[in-house]
Amino acid sequence: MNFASVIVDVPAKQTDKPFDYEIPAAWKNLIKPGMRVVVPFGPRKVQGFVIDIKEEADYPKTRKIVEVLDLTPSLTPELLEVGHWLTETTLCFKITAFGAMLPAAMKAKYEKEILLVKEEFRDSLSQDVQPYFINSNSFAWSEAEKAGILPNLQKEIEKGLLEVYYKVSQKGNRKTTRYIKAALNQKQLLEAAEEMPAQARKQKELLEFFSETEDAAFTSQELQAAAAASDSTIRSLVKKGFLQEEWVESYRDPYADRRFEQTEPLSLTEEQEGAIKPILQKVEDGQHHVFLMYGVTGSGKTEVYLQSIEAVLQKGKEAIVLVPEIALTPQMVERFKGRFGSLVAVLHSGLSTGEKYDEWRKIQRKEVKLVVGARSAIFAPFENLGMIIIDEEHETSYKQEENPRYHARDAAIFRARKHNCPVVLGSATPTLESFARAKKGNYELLSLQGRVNSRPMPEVSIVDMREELRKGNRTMFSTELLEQLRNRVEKGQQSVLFLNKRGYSSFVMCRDCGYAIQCPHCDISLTYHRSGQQLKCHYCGHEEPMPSVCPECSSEHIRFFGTGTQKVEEELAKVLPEARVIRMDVDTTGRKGAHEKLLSAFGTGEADILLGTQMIAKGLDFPKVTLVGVLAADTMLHLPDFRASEKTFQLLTQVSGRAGRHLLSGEVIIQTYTPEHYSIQLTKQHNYLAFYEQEMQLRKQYAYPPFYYLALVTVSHPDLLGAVSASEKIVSFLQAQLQVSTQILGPAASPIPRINNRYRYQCMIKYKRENNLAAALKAVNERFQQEMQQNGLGISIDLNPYQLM
DNA sequence: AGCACGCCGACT
DNA sequence: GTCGGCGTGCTC
Repeated sequence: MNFASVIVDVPAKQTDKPFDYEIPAAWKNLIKPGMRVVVPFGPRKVQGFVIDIKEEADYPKTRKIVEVLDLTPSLTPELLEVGHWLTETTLCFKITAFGAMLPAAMKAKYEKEILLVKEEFRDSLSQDVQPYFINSNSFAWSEAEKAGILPNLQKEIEKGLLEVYYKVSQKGNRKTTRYIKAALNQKQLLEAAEEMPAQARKQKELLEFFSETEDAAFTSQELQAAAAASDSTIRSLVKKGFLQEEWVESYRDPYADRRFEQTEPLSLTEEQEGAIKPILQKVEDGQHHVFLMYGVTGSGKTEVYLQSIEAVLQKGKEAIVLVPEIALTPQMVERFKGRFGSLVAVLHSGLSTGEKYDEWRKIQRKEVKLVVGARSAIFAPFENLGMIIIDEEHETSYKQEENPRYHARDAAIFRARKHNCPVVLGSATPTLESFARAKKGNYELLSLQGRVNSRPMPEVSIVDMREELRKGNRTMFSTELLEQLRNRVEKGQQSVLFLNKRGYSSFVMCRDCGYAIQCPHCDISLTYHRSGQQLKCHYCGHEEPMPSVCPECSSEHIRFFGTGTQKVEEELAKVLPEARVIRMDVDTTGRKGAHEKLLSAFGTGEADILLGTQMIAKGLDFPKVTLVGVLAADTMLHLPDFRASEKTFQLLTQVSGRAGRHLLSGEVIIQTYTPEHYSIQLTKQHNYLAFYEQEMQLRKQYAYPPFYYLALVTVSHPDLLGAVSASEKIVSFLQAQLQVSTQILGPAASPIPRINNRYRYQCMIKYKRENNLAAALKAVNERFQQEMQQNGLGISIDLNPYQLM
């Protein structure tokens, strides 16, 4: 086993293959697949992943591995497999897939340095560069560039006095703590203490201290406190060999200063029992299976998760729980930490790079048994997985919108298959894809339709904003909402106001009849383009002029839509000056911890109204909230996205669930210009099943998922013409490669037609069964390879896209 | 991605 | 004659 196949950290088509390296004799039995190494690559050094160890190299002129970065492989054999699967299913580079499975801190940082070849060359350096090497024998390339002395250095390099060195370092550092312990036994220590010269009073005392303790290790701070020992005393005793130092890895614990109240398993309702039984059975049997737990808000899904995990841990196995952007729900972390204490690692975007790395290390070192985290936590390096849970399965944040464009649900199922363990998908509003699979029997449906505390679902009323306008109310608050808000303030109860900011973009709607202009071929809203006063469809490229009157009712009040939280806050202050308002949006939650602060302020009753966007829709649970208002339910409904109705229904249901979760019953007011729309009407009725049926019909009619699969090819180019012609060529190429039954739409301008001065066109592929697809798309990449290198053509491929932009 | 090699125009 | 433009191709 003399050679290693390495995937190098150079994300490019030409380097997306293993390179063989010789393993230096000293590391022969040390290097294993999954380890990160540093290898020479051309003139520089790069990081790479060992994917294979072999007796012979496939290449005659191998070079040697220069550094080993891991003692234990950072990618387990199974995760290496997951990596290969990722490249195949998302068409990304191998290195991109591997990189995505590790915390950012482990990504290499590359630095160029200029090194003095030999100490004695220092005096031979020319006058202009010598000053830079007076105190050191290296000098950062970037500094040299700034100082403008590169040409001078070049000359010295040619003379052989200096050399260019490529340094590979890590972003995050392991945090270690120094512990001091005795190097001898207690008797020997006592003897040593007696032989200490009289002037070494402190050393003598410290030795005596150690001779009285058994086999304990202390940090220097502890010694300072316990024995008044200074660091210099410790050091000289270490030097004399009486004491020894020990470096132990320590963790930055983001939750160190927080106490989690220990909780006990609650007794389950009959429904919960019914749901947990089949899960426990699969855990017991060690069998792969996918469950879809469809449970209304407040039905106690989390308790089912907790008790299932309990069973997994009892079998000595590990579990992964995915939650959407967990930073937003400290309440969720609390529930897991409360039940499983220090067995839990938490991975989410609110942690620093170092903190994330530490949590990851805890998993790798098997110090935790459970990880709760956002999307990428699906790659937690557990080796004995017993269950994977995906909470709020419908959340779109489970799909990564950059390479590798994977969906955590797919990765979960792939891993669970390998580990023979169950996957539990939970949601009050499952995606149509998952629910359809459950109906077909691919997944097992578990249903929780009652709320744990038997509270009725909140009363939802829909306010027709067209009516308000007719009555002369031009503010963004309907009479009813305003009245109810005032009522809550008076009663000392709290309200949540939800503004859907997404879709601020520009769909066009009639303020009188609520008619939104749609594409005749795609059943999605057209987008308004100021340039040329045109309406465009981003799917098929259809175009039409912006009408001056509503095509439906001939009203002149037709215009495009959008508003922001700040404006709402101002208006609220005008109409309801007595209310104390907390506003939560990107502006007010920018700083780390600001989020939690605002939420806890609201929780302790420092405000009457919580006003916010998306981020307040999830997982909040405040007993005193009895009113939820949705200011404009339509904004999302008319996004150019075939999932718009689904997302609207999910969001409205989600938001409604924030009201009346405890003793006080709740009420929801939804303001809309399209009250008759089924996704709004069915929210009022709390009827997911009806929504599912209706939406499925439309999906079938327009050939969208789950009836068809989608693939999105986005072409970008510095010139408009280049983008157009390349995308046209791609479309015709694909038409030749793929089956007749596969639909290829476009090319059409991307919803964001120009980013960074690059024009973007896209085409969408709809297919049912297409074995050729991956091969055809790979072929596209290959065929346009030269153009991609030469004229700055870019091709991005998203299989099963979520965001169609 | 970097970087070197290599082949054509404007300069000491 | 050379410096330097960036097209081309390679990196185990």
